[in-house]
Amino acid sequence: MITEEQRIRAERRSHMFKALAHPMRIFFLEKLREKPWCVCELAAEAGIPKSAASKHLSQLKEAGLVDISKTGTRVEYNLTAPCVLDLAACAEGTVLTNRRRHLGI
Amino acid sequence: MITEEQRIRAERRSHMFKALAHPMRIFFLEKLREKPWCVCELAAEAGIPKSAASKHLSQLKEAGLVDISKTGTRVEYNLTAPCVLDLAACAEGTVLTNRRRHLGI
DNA sequence: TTAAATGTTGCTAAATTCGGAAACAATGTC
DNA sequence: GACATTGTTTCCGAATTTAGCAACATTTAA
Repeated sequence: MITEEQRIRAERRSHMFKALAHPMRIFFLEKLREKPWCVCELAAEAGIPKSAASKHLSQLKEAGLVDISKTGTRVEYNLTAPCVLDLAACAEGTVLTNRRRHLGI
Repeated sequence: MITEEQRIRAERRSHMFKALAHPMRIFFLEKLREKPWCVCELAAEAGIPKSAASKHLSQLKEAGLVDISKTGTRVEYNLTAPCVLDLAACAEGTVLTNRRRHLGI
């Protein structure tokens, strides 16, 4: 049987992965690796309305992956957990290697 | 503007995170860290019908995170990318740290 | 052959997420 | 004050995901 602790733990971990489970949010995180960006800049870069960008960034913030600093009306988002992107790269590499192996080296 | 390469890359990565974005699938991966398990065992451990377990495991396999080996009617699932679980640990740590900081250190 | 055990797939309803437009709030500028 | 800029929130329809049950396929055992 699954214990309460295990349930909480899995819940907590999957929560962050939910935040990462969208191409646009991955794109934003990669941009934020370079430097901080504001909402309208990221929206322009991605070619989507700022409301959509704001919502995606809000999810990332809620998950603790990014942080903000306001100056005037401008809201700058910056990366707080670079390790996530590093490990994402590792995971992707493993998956790709595995897929190649599965197809016959 | 967003390049085609960036789009593909973000798509590929978010796909992997989608597979991780469910408590039950996280739970399964943690179990698979110990040893290989078959579908009905994991279903019993989690207290869900085997059809649901099969579908979750199928998603993990499709993402390249697990692998199978059949013997008779039994299908054993095993972990292919242990570093993914490190990613989960990092994610959890980030969430907790951020939450504490957000509440005022 | 019949039955049991194991997995997968189809189906439908419920829940969740997503996208875009508009309304709204807050700040800075003229 | 009037207006522009920047972000957030709300609303709603569309798309996706999920859960549970039944049906089905495959292999093993009696």
